[in-house]
Amino acid sequence: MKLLVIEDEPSLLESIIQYFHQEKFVCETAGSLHEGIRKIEDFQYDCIILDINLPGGSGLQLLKYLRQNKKGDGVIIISARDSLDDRIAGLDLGADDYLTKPFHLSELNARVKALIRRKYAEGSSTMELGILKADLPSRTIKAAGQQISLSKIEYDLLLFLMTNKNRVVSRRAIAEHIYDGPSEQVPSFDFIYSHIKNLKRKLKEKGCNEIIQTVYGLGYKLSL
Amino acid sequence: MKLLVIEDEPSLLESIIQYFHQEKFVCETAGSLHEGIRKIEDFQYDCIILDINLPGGSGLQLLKYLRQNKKGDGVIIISARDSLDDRIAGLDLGADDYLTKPFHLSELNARVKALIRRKYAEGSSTMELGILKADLPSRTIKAAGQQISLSKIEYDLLLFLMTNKNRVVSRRAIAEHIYDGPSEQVPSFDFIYSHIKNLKRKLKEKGCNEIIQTVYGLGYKLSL
DNA sequence: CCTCCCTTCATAAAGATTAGATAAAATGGC
DNA sequence: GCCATTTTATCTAATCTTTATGAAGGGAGG
Repeated sequence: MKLLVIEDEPSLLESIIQYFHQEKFVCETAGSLHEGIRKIEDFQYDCIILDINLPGGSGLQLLKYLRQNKKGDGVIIISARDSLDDRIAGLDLGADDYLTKPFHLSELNARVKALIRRKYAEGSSTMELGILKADLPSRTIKAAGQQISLSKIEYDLLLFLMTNKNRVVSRRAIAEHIYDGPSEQVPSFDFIYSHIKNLKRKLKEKGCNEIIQTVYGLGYKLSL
Repeated sequence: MKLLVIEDEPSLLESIIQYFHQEKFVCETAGSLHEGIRKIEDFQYDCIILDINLPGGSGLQLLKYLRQNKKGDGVIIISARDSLDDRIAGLDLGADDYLTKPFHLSELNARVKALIRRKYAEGSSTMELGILKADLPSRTIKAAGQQISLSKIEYDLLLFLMTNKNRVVSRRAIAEHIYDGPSEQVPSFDFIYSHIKNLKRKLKEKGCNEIIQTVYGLGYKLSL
């Protein structure tokens, strides 16, 4: 089990780490917002313990980042302010639990364990859609149990279609999603053709024909 | 349980051996510093009973060797001098316990038992993953029973991949883990290429091909 | 001094992405 | 049904990015 603790107060950080080391967790730390974001870019943690007050910005921004990038890491917020506002903001942004300082480490431990139990009980770090099963942490997708070898764009594309199953998505929407922003940077949407083609081919190889359908004049639709 | 007794006084050596034989230990002996070092190069002992005054140099040198080579053998120092200086020097150099001559063998026995209990209570000191087996205390890894000769970084790298099996780890994550801190200190991530290459080669030599996979654009993954 | 290990660098190779040309398919009007 | 137009597919090759490789320099430790 892998933990990321984002906390700027060294003594608290140290005691948390020490405690969870004893609990056989692999622990990583971050002392600032940006360090935290760098780490979650690289890794999928089983649980993130996040302080709200951080040098460089609010921990809520990190939550926002996680949600925007559809990362499935579990998050427990710790904060000295136990105002209702923060709690609501945090939970709205997808935090899984909330703890106000000061707290006993055993209490934190119980929450982490509970979170991990929940997380893997319902398999929220994967996305299953009929015959397709995406594993977000490892950015892999299986079709009927078989691993599909996908490039970066192909993976993004397929996952985007999956999150929009049974809905038609335009090439522009696809391009903007893949490029993670408005369309200024995208010179032409034609390249989508190629990626769709390759994706269709790879799915066909695994016996998944016809699950990506072309809707003339509008875009593509993944239907199951 | 395997014991190494390093002591130059034959009568004391003999009685210690005899005692621990009765206690069902496997005992080896060394009468000098260099003999002792030769033996710990070849073996991992559960406990080393080390006299400080030795022909060929101080037992403290052996402790130094152990620590420099990250050997995990437990060490109990015995010495006629019970000066505070020696005790401190010994414990500073990583000895686990200290006993001044003369002592009762039952007392030594109790300390050895306690040390071994501590040592193995700390949790699994090995990590097994399919064909790979890492021994954390001695920082060695075997593939299919064959020892792989690894440099420090190679060991860290492989162990890191093992703790993240079936997950993709980025080069940045690897670098930060190896350097044990944020990336400021790491001049460039390129050196990972070299280490991955060497690691792959060494694994291949032992017949473990393809267990480290590169994931284009994301990093590396150890899969079993 | 020698050896081993780490790191960097330059260059090669592999892989992924995009542009462009052309073919095929769909649509709508006749 | 047939044609013109629009939209999508397919293919090739150019471009760009990422990774592999080998050689060389630097440093620590024996």
